[in-house]
Amino acid sequence: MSSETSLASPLHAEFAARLIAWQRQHGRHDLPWQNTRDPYRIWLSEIMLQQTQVATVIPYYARFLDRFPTVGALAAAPLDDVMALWAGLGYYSRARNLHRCAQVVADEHGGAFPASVDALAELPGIGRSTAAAIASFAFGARATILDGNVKRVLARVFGIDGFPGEKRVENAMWVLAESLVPGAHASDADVSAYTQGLMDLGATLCVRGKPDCVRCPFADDCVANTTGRQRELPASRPKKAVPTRRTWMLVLLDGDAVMLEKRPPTGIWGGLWSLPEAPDEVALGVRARAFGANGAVSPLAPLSHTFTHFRLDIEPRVIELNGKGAQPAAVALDAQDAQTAWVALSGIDAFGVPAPVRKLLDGLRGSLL
DNA sequence: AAACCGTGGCC
DNA sequence: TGGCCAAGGTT
Repeated sequence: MSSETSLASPLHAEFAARLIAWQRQHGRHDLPWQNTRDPYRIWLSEIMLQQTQVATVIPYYARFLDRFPTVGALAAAPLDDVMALWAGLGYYSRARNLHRCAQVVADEHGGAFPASVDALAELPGIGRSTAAAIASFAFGARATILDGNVKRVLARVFGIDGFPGEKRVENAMWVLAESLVPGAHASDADVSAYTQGLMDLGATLCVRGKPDCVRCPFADDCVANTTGRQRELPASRPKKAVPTRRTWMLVLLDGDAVMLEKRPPTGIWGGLWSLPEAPDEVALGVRARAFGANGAVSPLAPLSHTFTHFRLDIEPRVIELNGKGAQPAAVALDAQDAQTAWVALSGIDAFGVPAPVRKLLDGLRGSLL
């Protein structure tokens, strides 16, 4: 146990027990995905909660469970339906991996999620931390998560310098987190309370901006609290200049219908339905004529959308077809490989559309009423 | 190892 | 207003 000895501190031996006691008294106990050991529900919530806040996830989680009550139902659904239900949540590779994972569980695991961390982590969209969350909540496994909450708590309590997104720092945090998990005497309920406690402490008390150290069970031991370094820990992400991209979007209208185009499965907004795009005004005109549109082009107000790593300036251009143009070849909505579709403005909910495009079309619908 | 991948809330 | 980032994983 030399690796644990090297990490030993007065707090180490008590960390798990103190956290579990705190969680039982002050943690969250009524989130929609709690109070169940159903791996499907736990898995679904964990995937949705990746890089996404609780309040944002709640309505999506309810809609998914309602539409797909079991992993088999999700596996049997068309990917397009999953994408449509996911639209607005972001990070759409999660939705594609969610669908693939459901199919692997259904086809290769007899419809039951595997119980070990290692087997879970082999499934699409499930990494080391998410596997530990599922395994601890559903199966009582003594494994640690390492999400943003845990990184913040560990950096402060144990005084760990360096940006946690950096590999070297993250590896050190994994080692520390592993050394803190409850011992073999811990019950399944203890394990659940521990994992939940890590999240609850970071999300409700050891928050980024103004941590509530007075109520923290580790206040007396916390390096950040006892040295007044709450604002410095964890170290913030190194700043980088965000590049700007510009795109022209074609709003091709035929009565109350607009033409959508399916995006490639990878890249930004992968697999979603969006407006046809072109890299400049001229190219957009060429595309419009290819769709049979020869009418007047009217610009809409440009809009800007900021992603994590770049800014997108959108130049929308409207052309009214009024039934005079040729319809695009692929319009069958039930065709698996359809790349374009005419969609009533009132019916875009059935398609997975990027959030800013959705807003644009909602505004257009309002102005046409 | 670092870049890529969304969106909304917060201040 | 804009910078910052949230229950990360994949390539």
